[in-house]
Amino acid sequence: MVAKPKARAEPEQAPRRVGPARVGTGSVTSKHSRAPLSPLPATLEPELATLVSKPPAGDWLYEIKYDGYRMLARVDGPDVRILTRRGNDWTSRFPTLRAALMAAKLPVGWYDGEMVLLDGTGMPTFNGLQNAIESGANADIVFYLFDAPFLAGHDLRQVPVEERRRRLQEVLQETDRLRFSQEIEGKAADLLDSACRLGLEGVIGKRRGSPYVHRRSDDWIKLKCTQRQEFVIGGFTWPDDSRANGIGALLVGYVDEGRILQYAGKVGTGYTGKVSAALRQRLDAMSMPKRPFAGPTGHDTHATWVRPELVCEVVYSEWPEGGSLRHASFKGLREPDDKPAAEVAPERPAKARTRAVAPPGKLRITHGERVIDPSTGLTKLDLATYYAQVARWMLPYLAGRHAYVVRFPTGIEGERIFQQHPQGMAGLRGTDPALWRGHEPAIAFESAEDLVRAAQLDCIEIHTWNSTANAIKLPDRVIFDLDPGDGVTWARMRQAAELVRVMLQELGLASWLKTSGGKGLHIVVPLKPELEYPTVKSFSEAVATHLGQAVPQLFVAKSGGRNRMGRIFVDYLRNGQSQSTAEAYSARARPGMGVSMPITWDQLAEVRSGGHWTVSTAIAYLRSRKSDPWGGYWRNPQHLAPAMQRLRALI
DNA sequence: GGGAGAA
DNA sequence: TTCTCCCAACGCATC
DNA sequence: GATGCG
Ligand SMILES: [Mn+2]
Ligand SMILES: [Mn+2]
Repeated sequence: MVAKPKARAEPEQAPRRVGPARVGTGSVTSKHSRAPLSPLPATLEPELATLVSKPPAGDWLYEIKYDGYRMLARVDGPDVRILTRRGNDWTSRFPTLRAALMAAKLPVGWYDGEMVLLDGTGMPTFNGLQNAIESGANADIVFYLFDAPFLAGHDLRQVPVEERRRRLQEVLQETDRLRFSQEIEGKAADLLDSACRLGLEGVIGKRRGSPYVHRRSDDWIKLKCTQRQEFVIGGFTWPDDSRANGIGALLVGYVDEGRILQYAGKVGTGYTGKVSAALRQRLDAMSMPKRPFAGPTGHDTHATWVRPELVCEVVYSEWPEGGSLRHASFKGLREPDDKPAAEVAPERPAKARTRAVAPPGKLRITHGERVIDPSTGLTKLDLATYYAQVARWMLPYLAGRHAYVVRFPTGIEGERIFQQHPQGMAGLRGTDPALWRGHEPAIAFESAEDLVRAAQLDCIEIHTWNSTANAIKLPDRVIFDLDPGDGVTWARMRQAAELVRVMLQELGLASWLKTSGGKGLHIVVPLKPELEYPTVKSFSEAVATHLGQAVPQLFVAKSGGRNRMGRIFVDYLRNGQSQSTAEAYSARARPGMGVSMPITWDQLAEVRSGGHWTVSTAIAYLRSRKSDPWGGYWRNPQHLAPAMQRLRALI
């Protein structure tokens, strides 16, 4: 035990929260309250605190909010490991701390705490810790322990937090490097006040009686003194004077709900010459030509852009809605492997957000964290999750249909592989080889799993034929792919789509509309599979040609050339044998990752581009819809022959 | 990224 | 089980 | 033959 006999009024009388199945035991919870024996898990996700703006009611215990890195120590006899909150092993970075943990002879367990660097005044500093980690000189690092979800062979996760802390304090021999994060007593409001006056970052509150859970929980809260948050660095400006090295200001942002990098403001102070130079060196190596932020920063002309991978900590006085950060000051870098840039979302005092990201089944996605669209930070896992979730809408359009996939093994900026056959790739389902002898099996999608497996193979786009396996030579649809040439406004695209619709109506054909996910629109006419490809294609060519002749200022029927400048190519070539078009709900490999979204004709007025919906936004939109935008599509396969008659008459 | 083949 | 090596992934229209 | 496009 520590020398001081702390007069810690144990909260024995604290009202326990009523647990569902704990009613009938009758016995007073003793020191050795029920805690199952348990082997020590290999990994542990820490409980995270929710940011709140004022102390809530209820029975809380408060601790100082230390300004450092959340760390976990896994102690299993001589096997001592130090892990970040994401489970990265940082043991080798903290040899002195490892030694301290070894020397402490702690029981087998998982220990949860915050690692900080104390400056001369005993105040923890984040910048200092950053420097210490990078230089390996971490003599002054202190590990404040505050919890022990596993201890001495027991699983304490269901044990109330105050009891876990009591047991932790019991086994912990405090040293200079290893300390117990004391409870601070007093009224919450006063505690926060005095913490702020002392220059601390804030206080942490924990609800008495609460268990240890592996997620952000509202049983743990943080109250902050200053506005302080992590941002992604997306660029920087040069210093005013002629200092060759260093940084004028950092341009920082955050990832919004749509996973788009939004600009937040510039950070002009807080780094000294040395830090600034080192930062500059690091950023230079990450430079890229394109602005990573979705919108303009106001400093675009003097900015050097960088890949949005570095995360920094910033304090600021104010962040007005729709405006940029005021008095922003740099506090240090976050290590990128500890918190990927894609996860840096604005954290505002609020109720804990519910994380409802359905993982794509139990199929394995390797390198799920890999960014496939640098403009948004969208990852491979995002893509796989998108396809897992969109499957219920997409699969009907894929059923029985030959598909092509477009793969991007290194993301949308890298090599593009247009793949027409499974070619022995186990992740791609092939059509029955017996079905069509002499032909290589085609790619088919029959389930959500097929879609997710394809995503694992970096298949971003899924294109399909106009016919299905049961009548592979007879198209069951005809498509008019409207491709805007350079300089075509969206208003003219709308106009063009309406004109095509009207022309088809005059031919007696009902049509359905979708965004392409890229720049254009797709107009689809479902057909009875009764005519062969060349017939259907020549019909579509005649329609395109007619449009080009009737409204030459808007339409062209020939691809290529610069005759497309300012006009819309009516791409009828999609209607040939073995040709393909991006299928409904397919993602597209373009910056922003649009998806091809079926819409009603009425919606056309509201849609702003072919990429109006994206991998990030489509699922929420689809869930919010009550009716199928393509209601009636499957119930209206149409005869083409009468339309061909009418078209001949028209010409 | 993953198959085949080797260790 | 884990490692290394090696290797594939279109057809059509247009210029 | 190269290039652009799904
Ligand atoms: Mn198109
Ligand atoms: Mn096209």
